[in-house]
Amino acid sequence: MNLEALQKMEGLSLQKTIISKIKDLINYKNLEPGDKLPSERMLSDKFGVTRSNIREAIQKLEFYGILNSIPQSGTFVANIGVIAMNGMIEDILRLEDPDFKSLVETRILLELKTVRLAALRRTENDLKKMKEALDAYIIKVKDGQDAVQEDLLFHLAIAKASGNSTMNTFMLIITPEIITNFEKYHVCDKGLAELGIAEHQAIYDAIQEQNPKLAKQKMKDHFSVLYQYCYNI
Amino acid sequence: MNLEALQKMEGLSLQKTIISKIKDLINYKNLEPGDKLPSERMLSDKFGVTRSNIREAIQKLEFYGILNSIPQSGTFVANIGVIAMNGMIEDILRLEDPDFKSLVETRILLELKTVRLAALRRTENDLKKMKEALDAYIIKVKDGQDAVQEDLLFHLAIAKASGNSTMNTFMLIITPEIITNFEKYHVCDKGLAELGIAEHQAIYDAIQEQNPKLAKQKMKDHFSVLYQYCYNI
DNA sequence: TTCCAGATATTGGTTAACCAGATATTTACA
DNA sequence: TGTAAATATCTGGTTAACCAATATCTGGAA
Repeated sequence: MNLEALQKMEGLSLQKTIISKIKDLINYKNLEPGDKLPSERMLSDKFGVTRSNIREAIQKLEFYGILNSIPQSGTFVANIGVIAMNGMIEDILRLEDPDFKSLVETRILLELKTVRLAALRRTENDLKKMKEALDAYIIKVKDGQDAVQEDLLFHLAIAKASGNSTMNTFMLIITPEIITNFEKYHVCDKGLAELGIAEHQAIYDAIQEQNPKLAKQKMKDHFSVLYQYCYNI
Repeated sequence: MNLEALQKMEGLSLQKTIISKIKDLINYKNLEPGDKLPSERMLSDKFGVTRSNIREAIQKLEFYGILNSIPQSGTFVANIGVIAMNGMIEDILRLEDPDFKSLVETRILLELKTVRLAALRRTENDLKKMKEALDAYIIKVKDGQDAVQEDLLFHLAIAKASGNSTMNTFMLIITPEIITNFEKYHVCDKGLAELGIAEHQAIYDAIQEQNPKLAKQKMKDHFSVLYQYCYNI
């Protein structure tokens, strides 16, 4: 049976098949952290796929910190151990595409934390940036225009002010999907937008006052109105 | 002045320079969501870089949901609007590499949530998987061996049981960095490992009993010991 | 003028040859 | 025999030519 047929049978993409084979190879050869993988050419030959395919699979595993490539030298098993590697690859292979509910759930979690951290850590410059984003939002809403983008940019400014680059990155990753879904179902109406101004202002004020507890509460109120009213989440 | 010199002066990588130029181009040409970008060949020509460079920059912007490429057709501005796009690209360009503190902070946030969700949503299969991970951890510890990897795999099993694919992905992203740092500073000693068994067991039990509040508390205890004792975070 | 088939040009994706640097091997000399 | 220099090989990365699908143009028929 050829590779293509095998993929179709198991419902796996080519990349996932290759990742799985790389995992098996590492186990079969008992490769330890720091050991070198066979060269890309050898792998592409062995698996009967193109070198590009191999490179893409390796790049994905690099993204998750499982391998790392060094130019003109080779690709190496990262310093995380075989057991963790096996478990993580299993997880990566089975990872589903995120649904909107999981995105919103994660967004709320992150925002309740970043707003608190922002209240604690915001610099004067952060404050200025947030104010700019807030003003842009207010102008758009008062003009009766859609302001989903300005809305999200205000929230991203908060994430940045949190001083936590990991959370900032994660917020950036989920934001476009949130925007797309918002615009797809064109969430809520103008009346709510007016309310949004007050809520955003309250969040901003709490951050300015460096009151983390109040900031978190105001953010909670904001989401409570937004999502429970619009979606019943 | 050539491009290379400009980069060195501003301390930007080639990719960031290209991303910035793409942003400027979209603004200059007033491209709206759904509009087509100039072809890769044209861009590489215009910017004086190779097509590969352009492709990598586009792929990064695709990852963040700002562009999307369609084979044999073109690369298009995603449906998120110009304002959001500009703000997001600014953020992406200024994004710093995550420090360990921000990783730990994010990890704790995610784990306190996933453990709660896992207690609410875990299936029998999830439970089985968590038990396996827990047993593997216990065996390693009782044998006096280092068990960082098994530790993290137990936590990843919880993340999976949470039923939230976004949080699951995020946990996978930060895990290797956590492991590496743990092993680098070889966190804590055997005495703590014995305690770890009891803590993990308590977390597992709470999830099995479907008691979200208790599960969260036990996870909090776990981190309290782990990080406050070892790092003073 | 409108419409549609066919030809042409353009697109992102793929491939194979090429590159510079790292590594392994051989050679030459002490 | 040991060591260092020279050479050959192998590495991931880069590049330019190629591919098939798509979009656009052209010209003639209705």
